[in-house]
Amino acid sequence: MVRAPCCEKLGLKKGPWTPEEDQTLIDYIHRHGHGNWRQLPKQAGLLRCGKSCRLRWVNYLKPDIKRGNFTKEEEDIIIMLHQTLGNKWSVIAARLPGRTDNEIKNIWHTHLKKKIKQNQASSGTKQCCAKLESQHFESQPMSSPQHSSNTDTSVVTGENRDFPQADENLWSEALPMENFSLSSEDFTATGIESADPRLQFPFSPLSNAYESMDFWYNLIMETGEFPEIPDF
DNA sequence: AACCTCACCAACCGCCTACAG
DNA sequence: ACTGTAGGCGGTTGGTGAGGT
Repeated sequence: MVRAPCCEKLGLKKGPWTPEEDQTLIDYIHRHGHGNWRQLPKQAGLLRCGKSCRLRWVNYLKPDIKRGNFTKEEEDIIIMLHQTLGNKWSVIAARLPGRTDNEIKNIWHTHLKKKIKQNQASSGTKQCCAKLESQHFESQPMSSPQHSSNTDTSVVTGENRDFPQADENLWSEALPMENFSLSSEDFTATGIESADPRLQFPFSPLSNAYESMDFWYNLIMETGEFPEIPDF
């Protein structure tokens, strides 16, 4: 099969987007939706290829994009998911509303990979969880956070959550990757599986990131292990 | 002050998949 | 069933700024 060229190279602009281009794209999408991406730049009067427009919109201009630093919880989720899913950035991004696959990919390559390397030589998960429990969990029992929408920005910022406050280095110390996996027997032995329907299929496309964050947090607290994440 | 190195991240590229015709 | 197109994904690149020498 002969591939169609992604875009007509001649006459189309490349490189960083200007604020004017951004505004043009935003205005057009607000009025008409994006429709056909390849037609969009022509119709909107942009000298960009459709792919570039889509990328700019998806990764930067979409109103629900969350900017700013990743929270500890977000980083932990990325690390745990990556351990099982590998470089499935879009799947990982789907668990973190407001975060894009590109952003997650970047944070992985620039921060998390290093963090894991650094922590491979440090103490194991059980030690960490014991530390967490002894220092925080018993004195600050966690209540079930109320949530209803994955568009709530507190989902990813951690605002208004009842997580016990961990030490600055606690979670980063908790991440020697070889200690993450929980055998299926161990998982079953926790008894959690039958207690909550969410837990039987924690990463189904139907469960949102907020639920998943709660799920993982609770599971780690209950088992003292980072569990193996099942495929779906 | 000038230069160098490194980290960060937006954007591009090429490939794959889904789907319409 | 086959072909072509569009959308989406992951890998990679290159511009920029911060920090160090």
